[in-house]
Amino acid sequence: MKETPRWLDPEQQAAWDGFIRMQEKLIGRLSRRVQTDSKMSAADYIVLAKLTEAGGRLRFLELANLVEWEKSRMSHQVTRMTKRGLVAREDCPDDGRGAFIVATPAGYAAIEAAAPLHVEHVRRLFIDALTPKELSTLAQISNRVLDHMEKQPD
Amino acid sequence: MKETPRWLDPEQQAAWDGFIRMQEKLIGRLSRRVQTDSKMSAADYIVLAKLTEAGGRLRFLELANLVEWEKSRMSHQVTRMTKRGLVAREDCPDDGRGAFIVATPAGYAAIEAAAPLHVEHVRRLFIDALTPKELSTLAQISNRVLDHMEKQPD
DNA sequence: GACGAATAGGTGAGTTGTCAACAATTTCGT
DNA sequence: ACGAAATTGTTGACAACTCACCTATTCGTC
Repeated sequence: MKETPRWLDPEQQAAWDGFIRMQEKLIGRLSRRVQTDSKMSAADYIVLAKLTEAGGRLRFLELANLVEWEKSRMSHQVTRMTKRGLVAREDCPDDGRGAFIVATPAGYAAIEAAAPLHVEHVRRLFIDALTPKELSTLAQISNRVLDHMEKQPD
Repeated sequence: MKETPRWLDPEQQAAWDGFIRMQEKLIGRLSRRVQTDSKMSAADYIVLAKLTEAGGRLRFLELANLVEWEKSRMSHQVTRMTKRGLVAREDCPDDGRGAFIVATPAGYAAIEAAAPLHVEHVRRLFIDALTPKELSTLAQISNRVLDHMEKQPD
């Protein structure tokens, strides 16, 4: 015999639906902007951003973790970016299985060129819509959800 | 001569990074769950959910708007879902260009089967991490950002 | 009522993402 | 020190998404 499902109450439903819509629209618009004004994909952008923020050199899985991607996605992405000359793979002396991903000079040049405009769009579409208080609440919410998920099974 | 870019301040940066990470991780996990426990894709799920919530019959672009997708994405999606027997296209008597998308009985059966488990995961991974107050703030934030984006150019 | 612009939607080619299986280490228990 | 299990990363086949362009209709206006 089946349980009757515990649906979300109206406030929960509204929060969830709103979040999903907002996220879909915002990410979609920003991705298209990055693509059209920098000629690189949003994926290229975030990978390069995290990589260069971290000093231009990271272990493969550390990089994957920073952007919350699965390793297979990252592996394909790195392959593509390597072909485009944005990053390179190097192998890790300490661990024979490991790999470092390093940003090439062209990679640095590419985010440095793309970043100002991208930040402008983030500000225009997102930051400007919110008060500082709302922003800090959102930061808190995000971290809570992230922490919570780490403790949960898949 | 170029402006020096207006970077985000540390709080804005933290809010933005946190949001992106949270969203990536949460959506990723939920998508995989839907896929593995219902044998349909997350895209199938949300399209069917919105469509059946709306009475099982919507104009093509209305549906696309509800989920904040571009028409091309939705068109391909509908084609795939049609092949899977989840929805059907019907043409619109009032407007010769138009199309209605309707959920088939198999479509209804599919979300009805998938929904309880999905809701459980949404609750477990997301809702449970937050207080009611945080949830309502998030709803407010999402709507603010959505409204704000409507007024902005691409 | 005809003609240009806007709207609704579809399509194909190329890019990106997913899943499952795999190889090559490294780690750990005994 | 030896084998089992875990970790690190890759690959191939396939599914989904994007971009640019295309068709058919409707709308507006003269």
